Amino acid sequence: MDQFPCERGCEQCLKRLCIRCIPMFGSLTREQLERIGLSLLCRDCTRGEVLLQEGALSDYVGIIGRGSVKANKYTADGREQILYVFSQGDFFGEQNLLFQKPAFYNVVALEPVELYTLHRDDFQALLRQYTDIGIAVIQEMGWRLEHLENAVQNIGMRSLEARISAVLLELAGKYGTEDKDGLLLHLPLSREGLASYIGVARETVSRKLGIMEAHGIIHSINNRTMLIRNLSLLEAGAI
Amino acid sequence: MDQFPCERGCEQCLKRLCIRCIPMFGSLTREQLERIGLSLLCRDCTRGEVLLQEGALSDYVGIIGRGSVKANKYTADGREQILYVFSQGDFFGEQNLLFQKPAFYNVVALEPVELYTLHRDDFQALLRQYTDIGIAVIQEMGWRLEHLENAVQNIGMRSLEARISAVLLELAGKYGTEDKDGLLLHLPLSREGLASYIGVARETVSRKLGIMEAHGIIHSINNRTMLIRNLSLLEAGAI
DNA sequence: CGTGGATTTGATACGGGTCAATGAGGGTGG
DNA sequence: CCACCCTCATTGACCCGTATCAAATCCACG
Repeated sequence: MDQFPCERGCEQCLKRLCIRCIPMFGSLTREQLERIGLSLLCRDCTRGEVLLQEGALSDYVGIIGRGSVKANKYTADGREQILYVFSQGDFFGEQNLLFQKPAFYNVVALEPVELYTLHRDDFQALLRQYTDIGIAVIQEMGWRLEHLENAVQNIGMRSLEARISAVLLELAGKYGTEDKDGLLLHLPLSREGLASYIGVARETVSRKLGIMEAHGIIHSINNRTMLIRNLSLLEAGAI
Repeated sequence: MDQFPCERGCEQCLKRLCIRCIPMFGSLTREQLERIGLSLLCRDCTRGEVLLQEGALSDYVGIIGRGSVKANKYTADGREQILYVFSQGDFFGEQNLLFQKPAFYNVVALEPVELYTLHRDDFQALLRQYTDIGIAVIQEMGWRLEHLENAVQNIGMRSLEARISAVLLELAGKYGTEDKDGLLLHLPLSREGLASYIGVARETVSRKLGIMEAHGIIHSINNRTMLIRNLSLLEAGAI
């Protein structure tokens, strides 16, 4: 479920194997998957490419096959708030599709992305035909709600340190790999991105990460890579 | 859609008329509504009653027939964060029901509440039988996501004044009534509740509302009632 | 009219934002 | 292979806004 089984988005993979790895289609039969495969289009996107623009009416649901994207909004004074970081298997645009609403946020590729698109009519047909897809969509939206409910609680109440820890743990869950000294984490976001995700200033993120490093909780390898030395301390919200 | 047509939750109303007024069932036929009516139970709840406890596994979806409730969580140090204020037609508990997950937040009645409950098996059967219900659930969850996406952006980025204005406008939309001098708003929350919703200290809410009153934007009638004198100033985020 | 809880007001401290300067990488061209 | 530059990150100084603590006042209700 974590990894598409094949290396490249080959025709074969797209139509036969990988679709099952998309949580949204996880419960369908091979035959149903094959039908969906016919409707899915694959597109390669470059880093920084805007996949969906806030306010736009798109006519497809986007499903991330490979890579990661951010969903963000801008305030009137031009500051960015990152709402989600989506990666393999996540989808976006289901709302404006079902209900013809303009998109509520931008979606921007953080790295080269393989994007599968499912057009409106096909999506609606699937949704009506297979109730399991609807339930999977509800489940995914439930996760998203949970994520945001946490974010609201964290931003509103918890200390900055705890919020940074929470974001690191979230990213560690998605992008971390085991290492002999701890958990190696290749961040999809720069410091500025982290700051926009957490809702604080860049400088503050630097300061706090510095403190965490001084406490031996993390070790910064470079701007995009860190080693989480002491996961339990991070979870405990120490510092 | 805003108001149930009859005054009390009479048998007749419950089974025939009012169900259509619940957005979730808005698109169903009379016959389908009648079937749902058989599954719905009605319960009267008192102010302060806990309808759902964080961490609990409930076996029903709750739909608010009359009154309002808050959905909240508590931080480790005991401070409350209100995530939603639900009222007529809103529902809760669909997640833990579909996926057997423990509830993510508490739901507490803010006033006497008429609660309709729909038990697990019935809900699942409905969901599988009528795809429209699934779509309505997706739509409702979409609104909730939008609400939280806004909240995250507001809490993280916008000024305190703007956040207070946003909350007042939201509540005005739900609970406001036209009046000759402006919009009369009976708040479901105390100052403390507002503070927990916005994510700031009580005192700060008082101070800012005081400033708004000095600017003639609002007029406080008593702790739970205010008159919004100048809606456009509030929307503009003046002060 | 008194009592207790909620709200408002005031004084102070501190966290994090902002501005500015410095430092570290990574890519490019000589 | 090194020097340079440009971007990104870090560090420091200072200031503002909000939390916090404390006190006064208001309000609902008996």
